[in-house]
Amino acid sequence: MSTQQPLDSLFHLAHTLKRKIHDHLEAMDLGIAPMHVRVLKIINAKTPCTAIDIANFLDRDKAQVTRLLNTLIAQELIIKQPNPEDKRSQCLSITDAGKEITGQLTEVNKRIFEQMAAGVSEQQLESFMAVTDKMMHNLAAQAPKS
Amino acid sequence: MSTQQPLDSLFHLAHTLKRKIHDHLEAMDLGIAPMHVRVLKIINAKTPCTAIDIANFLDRDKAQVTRLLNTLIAQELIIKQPNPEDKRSQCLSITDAGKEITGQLTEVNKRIFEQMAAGVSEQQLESFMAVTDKMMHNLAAQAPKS
DNA sequence: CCACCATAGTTGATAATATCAACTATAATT
DNA sequence: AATTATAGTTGATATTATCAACTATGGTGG
Repeated sequence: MSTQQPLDSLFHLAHTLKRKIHDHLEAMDLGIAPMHVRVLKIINAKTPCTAIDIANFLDRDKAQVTRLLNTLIAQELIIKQPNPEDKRSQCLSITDAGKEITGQLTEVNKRIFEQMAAGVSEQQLESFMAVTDKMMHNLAAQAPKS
Repeated sequence: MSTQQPLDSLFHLAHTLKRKIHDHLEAMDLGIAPMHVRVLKIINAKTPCTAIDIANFLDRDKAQVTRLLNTLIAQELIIKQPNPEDKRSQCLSITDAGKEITGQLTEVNKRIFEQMAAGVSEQQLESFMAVTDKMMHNLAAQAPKS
């Protein structure tokens, strides 16, 4: 049982990371979960930003995005404004409180990453991230269109 | 938005993998989900195996394990027998049907892995897996005990 | 033996993540 | 104008996950 299947190792790592982030969020007593953090960071980085942008970026159903956004709006971390160029669409932007929180959370992520990457050489780390991205690309490539 | 945060890349990859496995399971019309596959593979590999073994191995709450096992038992992919050495405990073993399915699923995982790893050199892959394991170890290390 | 604590597993409640189908409203195309 | 596509919402539901409380059994110290 020492060396697992490679897929299992990835799942295990992702699960541990998610739980770690979740624990930090609990401790910070924000009313949000790990996925909200990812959404916040996207909105913080991209202007303008719509719900569809987030759904595409995260590769999630837009129904889930709607609900994640609702929580963030309720917490007043983001605001939703009509898009003047398209009445179907809503522009998302981050509030000052949201910026503050996002800054803290970016720090948290950074610390977790540093703990995770301790003792991994710069070169190994670069290779690791390049391989991760290549794998994503490989899996996305062959996705059926229908 | 081209280069994401490293944590995000990992989450993205794990999510895509999980969905891919889920789609295969749907197509095979088994009544099980990705986590059931992981449990099946553990039981298939380890004898004897108890619920606690699985909970420890997957680092999951034992309540979740109980429910995953219930599904697998209902599908007759595994059986649960009293442990003669400990009346609290139950020994899990895989049925012939379970072995058959597990074989197929191992093949599926292998194909997904091959697609994912296409064009990644042997050396890069080895480094990737070593780094994944090291990261897991790093994160596990500092877990608070209380 | 008995009181005490630990362990294996179950159950209920609930949170977090995720998707699908159906729907409204608006935009774009033919 | 009719059709089709897109943005977003809502309801239903599956999956993954955890916590607390519980039963039953096992081990340990007095």
